[in-house]
Amino acid sequence: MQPRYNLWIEIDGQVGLSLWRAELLRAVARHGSISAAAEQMGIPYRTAWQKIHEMETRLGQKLVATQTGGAHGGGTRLTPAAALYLEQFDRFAHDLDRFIAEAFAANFHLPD
Amino acid sequence: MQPRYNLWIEIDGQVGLSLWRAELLRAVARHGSISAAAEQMGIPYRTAWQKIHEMETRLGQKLVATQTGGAHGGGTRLTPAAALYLEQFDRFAHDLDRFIAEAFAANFHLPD
DNA sequence: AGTCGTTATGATCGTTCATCATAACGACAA
DNA sequence: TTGTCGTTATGATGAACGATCATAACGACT
Repeated sequence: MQPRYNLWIEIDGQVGLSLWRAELLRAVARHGSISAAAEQMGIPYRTAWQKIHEMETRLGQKLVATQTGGAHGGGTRLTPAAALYLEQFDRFAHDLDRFIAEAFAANFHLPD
Repeated sequence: MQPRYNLWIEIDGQVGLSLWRAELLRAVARHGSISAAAEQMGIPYRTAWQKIHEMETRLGQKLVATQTGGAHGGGTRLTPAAALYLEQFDRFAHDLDRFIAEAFAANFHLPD
């Protein structure tokens, strides 16, 4: 029995960024590739790529810079815009997480 | 472009109460019937009944007192436990809503 | 007895999300 | 120059879940 929540940014009724998607972007930044990030997130590459592509079109801004082929097959880095975007969202999410725990303890008691 | 969120109570990994479900319960209390509540929520009766039934089994507590047949076909009222439960959740949700608006304005600015 | 609006539940259908499969790319090594 | 390898990119398919349709049971009131 615990409080859970999700937080996302909506653009024209569509998800532009969410807690899960933020974690996906962090994984891409950490590993330098979408495929490695997908593996860590426990999802197929296809799904990861699709989510990122969705976000780009909805935000109207490039979030990743990709390179196909090459020595190690290529790779993917976050754009500066994406990094900034992500940093702000993370700070927001962190503040929210603390608030949720406090507010739940303060005024929620099970009748039973 | 706006922040959105959902809030729910989880029990063994399953949803026991959420913003949407809370609104459903309020509609039941207001109209005195599940069918009327379902219509207001824009969903089939079947769905409303199922969600309520789910919550009851997951919480291990009766949330509604129903009566079938009779003058106007019957009806459904909330149990005192459900009313208390709902009241607390609503207060929680209200506090959260205010916080979200503040925190978003405070530390989220679009790069662009 | 018959009607009516409700609760209760079985059965089916559609849509979306996850997964499988294939093509293109390019640095490096042989 | 040709082959290999791991990556990006995208088409095609499958499966799970939620929404919807359809039917039965109930009981006060006329």
